[in-house]
Amino acid sequence: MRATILAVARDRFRREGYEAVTMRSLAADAGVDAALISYYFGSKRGLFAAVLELTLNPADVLASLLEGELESLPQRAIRALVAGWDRPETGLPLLTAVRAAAADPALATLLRGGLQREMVDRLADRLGGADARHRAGAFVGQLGGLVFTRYLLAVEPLASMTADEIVRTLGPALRTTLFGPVRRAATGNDHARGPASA
Amino acid sequence: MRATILAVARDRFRREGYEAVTMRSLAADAGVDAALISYYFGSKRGLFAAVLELTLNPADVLASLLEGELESLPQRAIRALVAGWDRPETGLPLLTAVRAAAADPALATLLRGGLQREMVDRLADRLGGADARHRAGAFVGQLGGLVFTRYLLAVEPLASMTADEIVRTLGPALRTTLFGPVRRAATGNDHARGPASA
DNA sequence: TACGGTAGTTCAACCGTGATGAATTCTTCG
DNA sequence: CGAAGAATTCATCACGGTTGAACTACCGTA
Repeated sequence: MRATILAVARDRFRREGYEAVTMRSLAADAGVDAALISYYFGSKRGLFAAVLELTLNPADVLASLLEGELESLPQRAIRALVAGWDRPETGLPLLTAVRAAAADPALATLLRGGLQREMVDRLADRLGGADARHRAGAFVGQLGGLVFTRYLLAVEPLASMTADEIVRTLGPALRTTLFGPVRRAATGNDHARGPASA
Repeated sequence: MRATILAVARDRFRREGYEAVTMRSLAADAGVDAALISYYFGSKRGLFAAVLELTLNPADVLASLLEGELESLPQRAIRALVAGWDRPETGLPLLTAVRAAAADPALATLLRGGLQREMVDRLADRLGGADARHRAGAFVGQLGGLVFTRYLLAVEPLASMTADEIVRTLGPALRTTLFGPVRRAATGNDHARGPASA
C-alpha cells in the first residue's frame, strides 16, 4: 500500500498543490485509511518530502549541461530551464515543490542544499578562477530569478516571452556573469542571437 | 478597534509569518473576539491583504532610484534592495509578504501587479528603445532572483555575500541587461568596483 | 498444530483551525 | 426617550492533521 499512497500523492500534489490535497481525500483515493499515511510517512509533510525525493531528480539534466562547452552554457541553461518548466508534466511538480519550499523552512533547506550541491558547487568547479563561486552563485541566482518571476509570480513581460526572446535578453547578462563584461576573443557568433527570427 | 487589530496583525505577521499567526491568538492579543476580525476584514487573508497594502509601499524608493542617472542604476538598485531586505524591520515583512504570495494566488496577483506597474513599466519608460520592456522585465527578474535565492531560500554563496560583493558580481550583468553587451562610452568608473576593498 | 510477536490497517476521538449567524451591547441621532 | 445601525461577543460548525487503542493478517518457531 505504501507504493500506492506514494503514487496517488505524487499525482495529486503536482496537480493540486500541497495545501489543497487533504490527507483524508488522499487516503480515500488510495483506498486506505488516513491514519495509514501518518503510519508510513509520519506526517503530511513527510509524505510530501518523500514525493519530492522521488520526483526531484534533475541532477542529470544539470550534468549534461555542464558537459557542453562553457561558452554556450547561458543559452543552453535558459533553454533547458524554460523547456522543463513550460511543460506542465514537469513544470507543475517543480512549481509545487518551490511553492512548498517557500512556505516551509524544512523543505527550503532541502531545496537549498540541492541547489548548492548540484548547481553552484559544480558550476564553480567547472569555472575555476578566483571568484568562481561568487560568479556561479550569481548565475544560479539569475536563473532562480527566472523561476521566481516567470513561473512563481508570472510577472509580465517575462511570463509570456518565448524561449528565444529570453535567450536574447537574458543570455548576454548570464554571459557577463560567467565571463565578465569584457568580450572574449571573437567566437564568430558574438551577438548570440537566437535562431532566425525578426 | 479596527486600527488596533491592524497594528497587532502587522507586528505579528512580520514576526511570525502568515500561517503561524492564528486568528484566535491575534484576537486575544488585540483584546477582542476572533469573530471581529472576520467582521472587519472578511477573512484572515483579507486581514493579511490589508496589512500588506499598509506596509508595502516602497514605491517611493523605486521612484528615487529611477530619478538618478541610468548608468549607475544597477549598483544603486542592488544596494537599495540589499539594504532594505537585510534590515529585519523592513526585510521580515517583505519576506512574509513574498512567502504568502508564493502560496496564495490572490496575493501573488497583488504582488505581480505591483511589480509590473511600479517597476517594469516605469523602468521601460525610462529606458526607451525597441525592446525596452523586455530588458526592463529581465532586469526586474534578475533582482527577483536575488530576493528568491538570497532571502527566500538563502542559497550560498549569495546568502552571505556582502553588498559590495554582490555589486561586483551581479552589477555587470545588470548593466548588460540594460545596455547590451557592448561597453558604452567610457564613463570613468568603467569597472564599477565598489568602495575601497581588497 | 497452536502460539506469539510484529507489521499492516482501521476506528474513534482529540484538538486547533477559520468561518458564520444569532444574540447582545454600544452609539448616535431624531 | 427610543429606535437604527454599527460594533462586539457567544456558541457552534465543518474540516484539518494527528494520535492511541484496537483489530487483522501473516510468519517463524516450539
